[in-house]
Amino acid sequence: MSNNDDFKQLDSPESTDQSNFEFPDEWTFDGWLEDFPEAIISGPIQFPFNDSAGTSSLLRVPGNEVHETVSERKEVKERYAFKTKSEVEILDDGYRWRKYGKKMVKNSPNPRNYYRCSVEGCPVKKRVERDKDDPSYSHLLQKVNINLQLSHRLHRLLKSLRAFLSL
DNA sequence: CGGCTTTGACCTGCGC
DNA sequence: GCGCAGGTCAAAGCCG
Repeated sequence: MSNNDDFKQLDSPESTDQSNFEFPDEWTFDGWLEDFPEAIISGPIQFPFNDSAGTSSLLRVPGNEVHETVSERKEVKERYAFKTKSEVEILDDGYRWRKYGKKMVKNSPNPRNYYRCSVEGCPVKKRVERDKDDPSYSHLLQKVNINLQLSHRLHRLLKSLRAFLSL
C-alpha cells in the first residue's frame, strides 16, 4: 500500500468558512505515544512532518481490513488520533461538540469523555482522555467518514502532509 | 426555553 | 453462558 496514494483519496470538501481556519497558539502537537493500544492493534502508519506549530505527527489509523477499491474504502469509518497539549478540554476546531458520555477506563485514573458533533446530519465523534502521566496532554481519537467533511484541523494536517510527501 | 452536561442504566463485543 | 470493559442512551437538572 502506498501511503501517498492512500491519502490522495481523502478529498474533503472545503467550504469558504473552513478555508480561513487557523490553529490557535495553544495547540501544540507532539510525537505519537507508543502506548496507545488501539492504534497499535490497528497497525499504525506514522507520517512525521512539520507545520506552523512545529514538529508534528499525524497518525492515521486504518481499519483492520484492507479495502482495495475506493467504493469499499468509503464504507470504512476512518479514525484519526492525536495527542494535544492543552489545559482546555474542547478546543475550537470548528465543530460544535455535544458530550454524550463519560466513562472511567481501565488502567487510567482519568475518565474518558465521548463527544459527538451536534450539527444535524454530522456523523463525527471523538473521544478525549487525559494522559495518565502528564494531565496537560490529551489523547484525542476522532472518527469520521472519509466521504464526508473532515474537521478543519484534519484538513489542514492533511494538506501539510500532502505538501511534505510531494517534496 | 433551548441547548448543554451529568450520570446511571443499558447494549454489545470479546475472552475465557 | 458468564463476566468484564467499552460505548451509547436518555432522563434529569443546570445555565445563559
